[in-house]
Amino acid sequence: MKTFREKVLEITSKIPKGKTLTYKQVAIMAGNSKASRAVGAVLKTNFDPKIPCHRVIKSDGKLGGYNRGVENKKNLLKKEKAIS
DNA sequence: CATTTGACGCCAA
DNA sequence: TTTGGCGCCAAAT
Repeated sequence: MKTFREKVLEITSKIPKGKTLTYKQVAIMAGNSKASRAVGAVLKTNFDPKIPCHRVIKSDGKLGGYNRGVENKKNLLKKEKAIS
């Protein structure tokens, strides 16, 4: 049984290019639909560039935040997903 | 070890 | 529809 944060990191790293998941979806895949906050906490503490945390957004369709700069995250999503 | 904070989400008013 | 409050988990202090 991996820890919650390891699952979140793996799930996030499994996100295909041009695709995005919400914190809630990641939380559900991690096993806790209510751990949406924990997902953000894990991604926030994780600085591994192999983890495309920028592909994890809020359920509202908003970006949320990004440890390397929300501007970068927004730019990446606009390039990959062409949002907004 | 206990408490607070935070990249959130859902429900009620 | 918008605002306020509650709940959950992990990391930081």
